[in-house]
Parts: sequence; structure tokens; C-alpha cells
Amino acid sequence: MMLDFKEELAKLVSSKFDSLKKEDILELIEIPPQEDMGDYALPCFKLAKLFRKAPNLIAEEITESIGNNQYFASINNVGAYVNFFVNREVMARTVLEEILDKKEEYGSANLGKGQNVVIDYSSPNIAKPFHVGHLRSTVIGNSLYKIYEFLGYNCIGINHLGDWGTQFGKMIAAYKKWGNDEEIRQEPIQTLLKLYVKFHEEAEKNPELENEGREWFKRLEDGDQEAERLWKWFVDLSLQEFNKIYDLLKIKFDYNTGESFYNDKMEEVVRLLKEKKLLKKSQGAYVVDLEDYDMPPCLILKSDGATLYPTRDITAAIYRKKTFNFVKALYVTDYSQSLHFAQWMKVIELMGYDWADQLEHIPFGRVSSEEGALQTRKGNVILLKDLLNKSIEKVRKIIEENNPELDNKDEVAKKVGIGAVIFNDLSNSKIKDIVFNWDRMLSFDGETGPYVQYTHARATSVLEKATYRVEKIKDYSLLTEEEAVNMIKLLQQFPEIVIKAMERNEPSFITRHIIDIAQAFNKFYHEYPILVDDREVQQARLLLVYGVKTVLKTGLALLGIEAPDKM
RNA sequence: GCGCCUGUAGCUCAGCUGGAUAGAGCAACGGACUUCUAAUCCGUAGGCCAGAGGUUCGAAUCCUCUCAGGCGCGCCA
Repeated sequence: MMLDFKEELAKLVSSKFDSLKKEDILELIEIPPQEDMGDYALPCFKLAKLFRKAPNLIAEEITESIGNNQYFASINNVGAYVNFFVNREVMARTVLEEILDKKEEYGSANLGKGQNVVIDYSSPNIAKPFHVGHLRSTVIGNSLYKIYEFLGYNCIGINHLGDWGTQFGKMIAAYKKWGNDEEIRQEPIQTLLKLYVKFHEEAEKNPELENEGREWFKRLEDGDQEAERLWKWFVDLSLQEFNKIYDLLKIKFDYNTGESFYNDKMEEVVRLLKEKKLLKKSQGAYVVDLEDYDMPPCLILKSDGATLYPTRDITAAIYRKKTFNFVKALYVTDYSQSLHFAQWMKVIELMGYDWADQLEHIPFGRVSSEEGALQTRKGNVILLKDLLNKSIEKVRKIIEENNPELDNKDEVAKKVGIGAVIFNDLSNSKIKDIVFNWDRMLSFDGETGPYVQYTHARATSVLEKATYRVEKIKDYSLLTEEEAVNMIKLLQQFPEIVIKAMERNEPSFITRHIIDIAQAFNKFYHEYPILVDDREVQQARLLLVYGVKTVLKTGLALLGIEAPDKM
């Protein structure tokens, strides 16, 4: 385990005062806003009651009581704060040697050893195009998968495809009327979507069509051979299209079990709900009353006896608990579904399942355009395919301008172009809405994916050109410039940032942190030559560069982004 | 009408389990490539933290109300 300065600080202070417990100190420690105030600070305001003294006097007393110490170079007090300056050489050695030792595993942990986490993400609707709105669930879920895995959990990624419902009856009806196999094979999703839209247009004029759609769905549910064959065909075609995108994004799922997977499992759940006397007839439908919990009722069965969305989610949760025995099940969807999740999760609790608190909805903000909502039917959607291609294309142009000698330009352009899109999506708090804007999307300057990737490539390039090997060094006082210390501090914080990202299910913590690291590196890079003649100095700086390169690569990987060595 | 979320620089956002002088990036302006990748770096300018009360030694952060925007509130998923 790496040396933890906070821990040492708490131990140190608590050892001097009987009334202070290590844990309490740990709670109080913070990082000062300015560097000249130290690396850690202990504000003493809250100790005033305990000591019955003014905070600044307490701070003074604590400061005086601590003498020389191997981990802290100096300790002083300013007002009510005790400021700690870590011994920079000790910090540099611990952090950099740890990275050298663990390499890309630096920051990983076994917090979740032997524990399963189910993550439900992406989940696009069959026969609908994959647009920028779907990207969010996909990349957030994928990143959470990587983060949990990095911390030792065993993850199960599920793509809960929208592959069931009345719309498939309509689709089949539309196909029977106007479908053209050849056209569908060439442009499956576009063509299916066109059929779907046409169906709705025609249905306006001729309401009889709606009945035909319902009729086909009924046949599908009853296992009619033709209906099933067509449905399966639509699903396969869509999945093939989706897989092209997933391949591009390098995203995989452990299961592609869509909504239809639970068709034959819901009856049992409805029976259970009845047995537990939770089901109540209301306006013809069956619901679970949630008035005691200040929520509207949870609809379980329609008046015609058909199941609903919550029924399926409850069934899926029970199935997944049985199958994977998860300690956590995450559902990554946009926040418009928050109430829905709160409702059915409450039903799980009311059913007596003590694991209800292991279910968690991970909501994120919605994507819209400057003109308003993105709607498939309105035709103002931005297809993810188009976005990725545009991004890759732009990167390709920049490479041609900046680095025409580069070897595999297309491959690099792909990594950077896609990285830019993913990074952009994961750079703000996930709850914030996004108004899609091409210029913003395709900007590669400043706090962007390409910036971090570029920094990584720069670092890699220096290491390649180095005269000496990267290895442990003797004299860490060679790394005490302000710019170097900043970098080392950030590298040191990386492991706790990863844990925070997991605790809050917030990949943007990692995005932000690797931007900080990249900024600190670029500043140092500009200020100090690395490949200097002096062997000792060069090796010290190389070790630092190696640390940055490694952590940037790991951080990007946790976001689901590749880090090319050259760009 | 009720509930949830959001409101910080011109724009996009950090900071929100209270702590020291509110930070970045973009855009604007001015600088730095004979030197390890200028997709970079440095500097200038830009703020009544939506508004009003309250709690506190201390509030962008906690509480109450108001305003603005988004989302949701029974047979879609």
C-alpha cells in the first residue's frame, strides 16, 4: 500500500492529543486553496468546543506540539489553520516508484473482490437509428463498467434492448404493405424507420391501420410463425447496425438480453405481487399503491391484462439478482425516467426483497439541439455514425497539416476522433443537459480529449527519444521544482479520484483530473527540457514523464478512450 | 397544481458532506516554435455565485421563500 500522507498526518496529530481520534482528524483535513498555504491543512474551528479555546490558539498548540517529522518538511500555523508541507522528496519517491511498479494498474484496487455489479446501459430501441442521445447511456455505462472493474468488481454489462412492444406489430403491418426486402437489406434501420413513419402518416387518414398493427403484435405475442420470423429479422438487422457502432466505440456487452427476454418471466412476478397482496385494481388496471411514499401508483397490468414497462423492470431485476447475485445494479438512463425507477424499486422493496437498496438509477441529462428536442420523427436527429465520421474526418485533416509524416494516419484519426466525442460527453457532470453544437463538439483545443491524448503522445515521444532508461532514481530532490511537485501531487491523488468516481458514479471526476494532469505536464514540459545531458537530471525527469504518461493512459482507458503513442 | 433536477465570467463548465483571496477551458486581445510534437505554453481582460431572507465565528455551498429553464406526474417505453 502506498504511503498516505493524510493518514500519517492524522496519526501524527492524534498521537499528540489524547482527546483527538485519528478518524476525526481525517474528516477535517482539507487541501488548501493556495499552494503557499501548504499541501494539507487542518482547520481548528470545530475543535474549539472540545478544547474550550479559541481556534487559533488550538492551531498554535498543535503546530508547536509536532516536532520534526520524516513525512512533513514543515508545519506552520496561520490563524485557525495548521498547514502541513509534505516532504517533497518522500512524496516524489513514493508516488513515482509506485507507478513504476504497478504501471497501468496504478490506482487499481480490490475493493470489490468477489462482488458482482450489474450495469444496464445503452439499451437502444430496435429499428430506430442510433443517435447522439443514445451515446450518453452507452459511454457513461461503459466508463462505469471500466471503473468498477478497475477497483476489483466483477462487472456484468447488459444491453437491455428495446425489442418488444406494439410498435413491432405496426412495423410488421407496415412491412407487409409497403416493405421491400432489397431496400431493407441495404439500409436496414433507415428503411424500417421510413416504414414506421409512413405507418403513422397513413394511420392518421385510415385509423383501421392501428388495429392491424395491434393485431400483428397480438400474433407476435401468441407465437405466430410469420410474425416471429419478421420480428427476429428486424432485431438481427438492427443489432448488426448497432454492432458497427459498438465496434467503432470499442464497447462490448456481456449480455444483449432485451426486453423480450423477460416475456415468459413476468407471469410469475404478477402472481407474486398478487400473493403478497400488493396488487390493487384501479380504474380497470392493476397497480401497486405508493401513496404512503408520496408517489403515484406503479402500473403493473393494463386494463386488457397486458404487462407494462415497470412489470418488465421488476421482473428483470429479480431475474438478475437470482442469476448474478449482484451487490449493486446500476441503470444508466436519462433523468426523465427518474420517477419510474423510484416507483418500481419501491415495489421491489415492498415485495420484501432486502436487496432493494442495491438497485440504483444513474440519471443523466438530455441532449437537445438549439431548435429544441431531438426527435426521430421530426428528422432533426444527429446520427451518431455521422458525428463520429465528421470528427474522424476533421482529425484526419489536422494530422495532415501538423504531422504529415505520421505512419498509420487513419487509425490514429479514428482513435482521436472517437476519443474526442466520448471525452466531450464525459467531461461535465452527467446530470447536466447538453445542447448539441457542432463547433463545440468538434473543438479540439483546451479541455478536450485530443488535448489529453496529445499530451500522452508527447510524453510517449520523449520517453522514446530518451538516452537513458526509466528506472528508480536515488536523488528525488531533483524533482522539487514547483511544476514537478504539482504534477506529482496530481498523480498521487489519482487513486482516490477513481474511488470517488465510483462512489458517485461520475466518470467526469476522472475526465477533470486527467485534464489537470495534462495541464500540469504541458506547463512543466514547456518550462524544463527533459532530455538534458546530465544523466541524473534526465532520469529524474524521465521518471516523472513516465508517471504522467502512464496515468493519462489509464485515465483515458477508464473513460473508454484509447491513447495513441503518436498523433 | 404537485414532485424532481438545473441556475457561478459573453459561452461551456469546476468548486456544493460550510472554511483562507470563487477556478478552468472556449471566444477576445497581446506575446512565445534554430530547442524533447505549437492539437502546446505565458500574459491581459472578464464575477452582486439568479433574487430575497435566515442559520453560523464563517455561506457559491445548509434552510425557507421567490424568479427562470428542463423533466416527470396511469394504461408508451
